[in-house]
Amino acid sequence: MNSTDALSARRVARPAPLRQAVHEALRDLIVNGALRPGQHLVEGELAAQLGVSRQPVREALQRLQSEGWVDLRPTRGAFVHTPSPEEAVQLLGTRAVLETHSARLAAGHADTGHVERLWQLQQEGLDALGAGARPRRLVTANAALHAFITEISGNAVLAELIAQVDRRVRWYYTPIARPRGEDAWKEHHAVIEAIAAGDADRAESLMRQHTERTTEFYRRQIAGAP
Amino acid sequence: MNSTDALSARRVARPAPLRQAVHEALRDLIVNGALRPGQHLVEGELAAQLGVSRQPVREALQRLQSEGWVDLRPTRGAFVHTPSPEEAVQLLGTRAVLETHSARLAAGHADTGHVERLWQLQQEGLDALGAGARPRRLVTANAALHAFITEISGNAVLAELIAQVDRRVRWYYTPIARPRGEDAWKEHHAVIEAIAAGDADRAESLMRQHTERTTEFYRRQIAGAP
DNA sequence: ATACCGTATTTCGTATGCAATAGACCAAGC
DNA sequence: GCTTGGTCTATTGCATACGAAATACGGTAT
Repeated sequence: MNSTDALSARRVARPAPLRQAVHEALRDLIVNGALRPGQHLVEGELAAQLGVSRQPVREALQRLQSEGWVDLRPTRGAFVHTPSPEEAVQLLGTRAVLETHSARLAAGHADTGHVERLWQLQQEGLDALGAGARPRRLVTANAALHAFITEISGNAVLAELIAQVDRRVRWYYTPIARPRGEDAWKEHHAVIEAIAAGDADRAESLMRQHTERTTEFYRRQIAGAP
Repeated sequence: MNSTDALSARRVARPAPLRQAVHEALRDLIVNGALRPGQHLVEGELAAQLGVSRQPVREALQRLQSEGWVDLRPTRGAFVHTPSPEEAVQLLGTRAVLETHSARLAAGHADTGHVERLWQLQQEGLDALGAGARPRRLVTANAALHAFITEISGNAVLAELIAQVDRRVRWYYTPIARPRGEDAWKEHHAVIEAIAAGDADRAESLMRQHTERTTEFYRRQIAGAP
């Protein structure tokens, strides 16, 4: 994929719309906590701080709303969304269902290249785990593995939905939660084996167990932390 | 272009959020087929025909993109999304999974008022069926029942996701498909009973059967008619 | 305190201008 | 024929400026 990647990357080097840059910038600011939940986002200020005009800011806010990052109150403006524990639990449950389904599909579509990459991601997770837990990194490795399973499933609709839900839920629990650690990666191992074997039923069932444990884990963190 | 008439007919006078009115107007025009898949939506034309300026149109298009109605190509503009049969199948499958989950949750939350309303919706569907109904009406009744089950589930995240997926999938298959008829309503009956009894496992299982049959039904229609 | 009133702030929509670019059209060259 | 190259046009993307309407704020009178 090397040379091809570089080439296609260059060919696809379209002028990235400014509104998209603004969208990502604002999303990152929200995720990082620079913009706090409930905070009023004033178009003019954001525009000035980002060095752009108000128009791309407004379009970015529009998109941020449909992704659940901000609430747009008519005639009042944009406010950083304040996630409730309830909502977090709902997001977790929904994501679990979607990922369970993606595991089933993945088992039906995985080729040897996919499986190889899966083991590689699994190994990276274990390495991160071994190298003295940095929570952030583990969460990232976990997300990468799950995202790849979803990609294998070959269902773009499902992938997009999971991505949406995942962005939001991750934002919620990163500040309060620690990753589950070794148990989670053992469960991954089993899921990957099932996918590699093309055993859809088993892959689904194992993924269900895994995601339900994860959900339960974070549900407790949420109940104990806010 | 004869779409001028249809568009100007949608002119909206409400002072509240104009961009939202535009968003809904455009979405309806896409659903109704006045704006056809692949068609290039020129901001200036839309603005003129709706009697608004370009800005609310742009914001509406932004949102329509994130809902999958249009594709926004940088520096090229908006094009009505062309759904592939593949995508329709993916939407169907995803919706099935989400609704199966919502049935389980509904069984855990339903009170007597909910159940009463469920039977009422069921009856309306049967009436529509008996009255030599128009397919359209059956599809609507069906959608109403499913939406209410989702509402009972008490999971706003799930509800929003299902609504998103449902709008898109319904748009795709309405032109080609006929509703399933009596069988489907018998299956509804069973699901409602399980929800009324608070039997989550049974409700989930029955809903899974139901949605999988529906998915399979439409999958065949799509395979035979695209 | 409470009700009322005026002002400041901000959104929302309008109008306009302009640079950049993708695509269409057309012409010449292999 | 079919590529290649150049010009033209339509459209987007962004900036800027402006006005109207809604809301919040703060002060004053009751």
